[in-house]
Amino acid sequence: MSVTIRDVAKATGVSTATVSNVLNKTGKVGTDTRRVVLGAVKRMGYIPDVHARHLASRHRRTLGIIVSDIENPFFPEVVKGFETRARQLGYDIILSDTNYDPRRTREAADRMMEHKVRGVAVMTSEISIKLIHQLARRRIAVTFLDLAPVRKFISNLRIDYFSGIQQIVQHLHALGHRRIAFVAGRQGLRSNVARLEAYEKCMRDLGLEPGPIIPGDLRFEGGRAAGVSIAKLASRPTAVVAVNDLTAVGVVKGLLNSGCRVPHDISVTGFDNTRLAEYSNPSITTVDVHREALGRVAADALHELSSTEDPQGREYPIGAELVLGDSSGPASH
Amino acid sequence: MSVTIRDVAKATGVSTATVSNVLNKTGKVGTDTRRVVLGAVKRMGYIPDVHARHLASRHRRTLGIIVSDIENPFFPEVVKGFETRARQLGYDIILSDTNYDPRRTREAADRMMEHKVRGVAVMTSEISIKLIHQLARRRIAVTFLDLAPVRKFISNLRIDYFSGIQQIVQHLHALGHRRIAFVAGRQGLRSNVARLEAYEKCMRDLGLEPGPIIPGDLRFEGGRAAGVSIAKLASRPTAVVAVNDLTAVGVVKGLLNSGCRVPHDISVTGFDNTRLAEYSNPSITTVDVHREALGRVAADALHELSSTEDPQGREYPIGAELVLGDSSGPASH
DNA sequence: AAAATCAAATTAACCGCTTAACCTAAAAAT
DNA sequence: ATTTTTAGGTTAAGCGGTTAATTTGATTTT
Repeated sequence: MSVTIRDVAKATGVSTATVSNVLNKTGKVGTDTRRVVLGAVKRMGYIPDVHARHLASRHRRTLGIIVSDIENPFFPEVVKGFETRARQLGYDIILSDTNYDPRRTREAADRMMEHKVRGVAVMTSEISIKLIHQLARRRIAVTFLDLAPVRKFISNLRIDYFSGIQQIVQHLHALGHRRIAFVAGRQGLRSNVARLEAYEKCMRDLGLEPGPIIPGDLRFEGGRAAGVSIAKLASRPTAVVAVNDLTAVGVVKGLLNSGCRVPHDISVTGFDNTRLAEYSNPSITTVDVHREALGRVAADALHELSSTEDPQGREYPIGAELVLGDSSGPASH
Repeated sequence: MSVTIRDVAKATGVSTATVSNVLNKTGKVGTDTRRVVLGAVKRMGYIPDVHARHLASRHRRTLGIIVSDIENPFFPEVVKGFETRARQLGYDIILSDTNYDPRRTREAADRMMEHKVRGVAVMTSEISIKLIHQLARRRIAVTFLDLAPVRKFISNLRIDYFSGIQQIVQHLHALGHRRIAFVAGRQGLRSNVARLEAYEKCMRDLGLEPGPIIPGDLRFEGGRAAGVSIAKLASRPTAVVAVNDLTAVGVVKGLLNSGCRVPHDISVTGFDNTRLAEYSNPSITTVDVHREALGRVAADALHELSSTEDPQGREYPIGAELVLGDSSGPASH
């Protein structure tokens, strides 16, 4: 149907090997022959078939990335960082979205194996350790987020949640806050639990009693409900640490609807530094976890892991830093 | 290296053709043989190679989608709708992000051709008509957004910008607004121009004079600046129609910072119904363009276009409807 | 002048899978 | 009893590239 390497070879009177060598710049072809071939390629509109190329050359030139939910504003930036770096390194990319569904996570992993990827960045926590090991056993490099210890073909991207929460709590403490509530996320999610534990530890380190801890759902609505209930508390906290930005925005809405001004009456902080934090009114004090770097480092890690003699995984720390917004201010009383 | 169909065939004592037939459920294999093969497949952890499969069967089972910027909250939902539907139809998906860059758009199109996709949904306007025709000439089905007339292999997804803006303007008019400003986006972008023109026409239809028209940049900052300048206007409008949600949120911020209350003093509307509109404070009155449907319809259109005898393109209307928020209210004077 | 080296190309064997064409034995039709 | 059909396989030829091994002719070395 479409034009193949054989067509180009025939049209220029050379062998397919020569055309292939021209296209792959192996430097084994004379200047004039190269020119002729390149001319024919352009003229005939020849575009090599990725599948044939993959099949013939035993090089794996694809990197995969699995995310929970591309609609979650956390992920697009990660994907972008990953994609940009991966392309620089010469990789093709395939993306899978699991929609937080373990079944789809299995399918995503299958897809990665079907595509014979060289490595895959697992950016979701709904994946089982078994699945990761299954990938690694097939000599597919894997990076994940704080799920298990590193081993052969498995590296870990460690986001410094503790430091992020610490900066938040210390910031609020410095502003005079002593009663600081926490609006939680989901129980099972490691990244959420880490934030909660960090909050508790940081509070104690400052000689403060943690709590109250209000359940949330990682969504706007959960945050809003939490905000409403906080406004009603007898001994009202002067600050609220929310598990993420979306929750924080919800908390703000709930508080405002209940007649509490932010930050005048109550300060609110988020986590993740999504655009939402910036655009919201007031803008949210939050923690930036360098999402783009997260994606970039993942690509680098996979490249490293899959290019070395000894594919032993390692840890890659991902920084987090405080971003001041208008939602935090001096304690009111 | 990894286990191939030949390994499975050898292990079960049948031919590769039989294994292939089992896996592809052609129904040409006896029950017990199938069971034995399936057993071996599972036990040996055999996963077929997508590339080999593509190459051998002349079926194209991949659909592509090209977006401007996955970080732009408009696209993730479109991608999700597309992906979900495409998977239902049995397609594999590849995604390309152009970052609004024509060069990367060319590369994205190349990638689609290299992957021998069956169809591609072009969700960006930075693509040249030539490129689209190039794809169509290779018998790749294409959908795009209002870029050119339909033809063979080319369908058009027509978003009803006019109706959306009309609903906005009529809504404001019903609230008593007469001086309604417009904050524009980028000149070149068809989708932006369509909104501006719709605004002008709708105003005239109601016997109102359009304007002032303030330049924006499709971003938060441009909206904020516009908001500030609107607050200073001598004959201040009582309502502002922004070209998109992000701009609207910026306008709100600019107005608030200048001492104008929203919606008490000035109403503000957005466009696109991004999450931002909902989460912002006050929430933004906006227009929902059924993004998820956009993606879904694109997948359907490509499937249709590439499965029929006569691959003549057609138009697919995509609806848009008003979503009320807290940023619009009765005219103040 | 003969041997060795080198550049520039060709040949042909795959890569892992699908599928058209062919085979065989048992069941059904005549 | 013979022919036809059918179920359940096998064989082998690709799909569109890559690449190791080989050839060829010119250039350099000795």
